[in-house]
Amino acid sequence: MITLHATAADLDRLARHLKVLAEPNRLRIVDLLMQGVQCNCELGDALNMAPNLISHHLRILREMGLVEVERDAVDARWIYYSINRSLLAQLAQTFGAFFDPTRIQDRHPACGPQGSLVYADRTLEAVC
Amino acid sequence: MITLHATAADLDRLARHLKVLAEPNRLRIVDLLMQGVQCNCELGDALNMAPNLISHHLRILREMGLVEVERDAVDARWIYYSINRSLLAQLAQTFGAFFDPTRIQDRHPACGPQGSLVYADRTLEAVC
DNA sequence: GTGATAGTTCAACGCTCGTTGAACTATCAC
DNA sequence: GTGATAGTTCAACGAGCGTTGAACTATCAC
Repeated sequence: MITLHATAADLDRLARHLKVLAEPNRLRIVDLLMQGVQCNCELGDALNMAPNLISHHLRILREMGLVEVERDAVDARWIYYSINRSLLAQLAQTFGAFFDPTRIQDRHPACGPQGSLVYADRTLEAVC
Repeated sequence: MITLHATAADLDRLARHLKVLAEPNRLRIVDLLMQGVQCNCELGDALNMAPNLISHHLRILREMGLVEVERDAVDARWIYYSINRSLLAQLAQTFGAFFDPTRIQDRHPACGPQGSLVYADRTLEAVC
């Protein structure tokens, strides 16, 4: 997953996942599903949102892989949604690794007077 | 911070932070700052972005509290940016707690045939 | 087959926000 | 004071996307 030096593809993937989760109503849906499996109408009632809007958001979460679907065995009209535990764990790990404070390096600026002082042997390399 | 049952204010705060970080160029800026203190032009060169756009994104990161500013002691035109380590740690903890897989509960749906079966004593409570 | 129910899809609107270009501010060297 | 430099702010444009309302699909009971 994310190493000390994240690749561009890793960053883009993380940004895409963060964007999905950054929408307040989707985050609320995820929070509710963390509390247990629920159907569209239950989510809608809890969040005061219309069924089609719930469907819309759930679709985005499903496309991301974070939410899974199961139809009722007795009556297929009922659809239950749940969190994909393994992807959630992966996401938590990715985020934790990327935003790990111990990853902050001591490197000083290569530009400006302070930059020139600290990296005297890199002055020629400093473009700005 | 985030407890097992996140409050609405907690969710909104988390969503706001996620939204800041979800923008790909801002995430790239954060990644670069994780590798060490840098100035506007260094970030701009690395990401092929104009100074004003870098300023714009840095402002948003500063307003969130994640990025800190220091002017060069010799020449105040030079401004160095760095990551606020304590806020980063807080963010990582918040995210990790919210998206902790062990937080997923076993609750079954209160709606539909499966819901009625599992929670026979809650049937009257099921609205949908 | 008809009507009800649970949920999905479609399309349009309006809001948000990233980007671009211009202008501005502060600092420095001469 | 002038010109250069590092960075910031402002305003406008257009892309993206959440929401709304309507229509649709699938399933069920009778």
